[in-house]
Amino acid sequence: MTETELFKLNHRQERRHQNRVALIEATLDTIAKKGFSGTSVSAIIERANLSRGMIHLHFGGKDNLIEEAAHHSSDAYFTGLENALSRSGISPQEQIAAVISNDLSDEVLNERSVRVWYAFRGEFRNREGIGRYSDTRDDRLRDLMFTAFENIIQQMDFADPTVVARDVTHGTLAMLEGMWTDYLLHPNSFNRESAKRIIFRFLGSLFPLNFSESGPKR
Amino acid sequence: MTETELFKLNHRQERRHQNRVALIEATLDTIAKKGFSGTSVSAIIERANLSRGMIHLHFGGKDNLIEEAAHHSSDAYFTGLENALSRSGISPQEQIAAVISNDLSDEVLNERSVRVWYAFRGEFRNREGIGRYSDTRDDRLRDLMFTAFENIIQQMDFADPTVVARDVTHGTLAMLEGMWTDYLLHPNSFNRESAKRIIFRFLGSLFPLNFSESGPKR
DNA sequence: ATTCTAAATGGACAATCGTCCATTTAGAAT
DNA sequence: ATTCTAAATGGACGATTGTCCATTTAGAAT
Repeated sequence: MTETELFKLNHRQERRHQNRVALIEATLDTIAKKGFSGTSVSAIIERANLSRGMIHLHFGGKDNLIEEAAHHSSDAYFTGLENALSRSGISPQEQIAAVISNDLSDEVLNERSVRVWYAFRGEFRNREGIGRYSDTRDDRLRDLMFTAFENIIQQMDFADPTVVARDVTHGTLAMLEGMWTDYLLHPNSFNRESAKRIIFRFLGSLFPLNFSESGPKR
Repeated sequence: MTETELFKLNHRQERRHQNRVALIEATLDTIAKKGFSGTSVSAIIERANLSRGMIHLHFGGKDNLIEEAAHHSSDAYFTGLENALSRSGISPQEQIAAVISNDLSDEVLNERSVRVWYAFRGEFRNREGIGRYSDTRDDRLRDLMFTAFENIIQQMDFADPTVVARDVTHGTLAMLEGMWTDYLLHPNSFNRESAKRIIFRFLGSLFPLNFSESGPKR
């Protein structure tokens, strides 16, 4: 077996991998459509158009499949976020704006993903495997935002810049979370532009040199 | 039958009512402890120490019981909120502060209620009965807050006071929502005082005459 | 004391759950 | 062409689900 052949999948391996992915996607579709309690093995394999035994064969059981699906969702979010950040400018306010725009983009914020996300959160305590992946606001994102706000605050004269940076990071992420909830509960009346304007209005009030209600400055 | 007897329950009716309430409480306990998918009829009646047939007898089925439990949860929230508002001062900033404090109080924000709330939200699309009760931020609350912010804003010179009032209402409620999510995901590291300070910091920046980072003024 | 009946019980029931494996299928290796 | 075998199939399995009702229980009415 040559070195290139190591990485080239034959027909069998290719289809195997496709089926694996199809099961994960079917699981997420089913969770979005029927909720966690409606996501049975039968419902998943029917949607994937595969046979009953596949779940046990590929994942060893339904619980593991669901954990993989949660992992998949989480990965998709962070991959998208990293792309958005790499496409954004490098000023702190541009980085922060990139996170906000990404979280409110229709790639991240759509009916399927929001329902899936909330379904996982409603169950994460009881399925150990889900917990690890149910928090978008993890340390990577927090640190990035904290550093950006710290840079902005250093140019100003706050009594306790570290506390302010921490508070504003926390508050901004909380607001984004709340916008997701709003979208979940009222997907039809929700307005992305309005949500963005609201967040920037708050930030513009705190940091008038860096943000206005229409976005980051400079 | 005299008029007073109409309202006095005899032993049988009293116990019947107690059992009804016990089933609702047991349902909420089970949802908080085991999640929606773990909330079976068997789990509920075991926790309530009642017999299997009770659910069908009192509610006509499991789905109706869960709907009643959602209703019960929602009612408890709004009753608490009305009490908090009646105990608060009458200035707009005090009313707003009362909503914030209530939402972050340990009566409203505790592990049981937050888990129950998120479990309902994760399923509300698929169980028609739940939808009606899964939104704390309903019109009553929105209107109250909007009016309070409108009063505050009238004293200042904003270009478009109505839009600002709507935005700030939306943003403040979103932030509260986000704080709930934060509590759900990190109940141990969550700090109520810090959460309150963060929200007041944002409001103080927008309305320095009415709020400071430590709360409402006047 | 006896009768009446609303309330509660707990098991029977079919349906569905998730797991597992004997069998079939079809691409890879010879 | 034939053999080999990894992958996929789909039904069997016991466990558990929610519903329902014949029976029992115990307070109310007489």
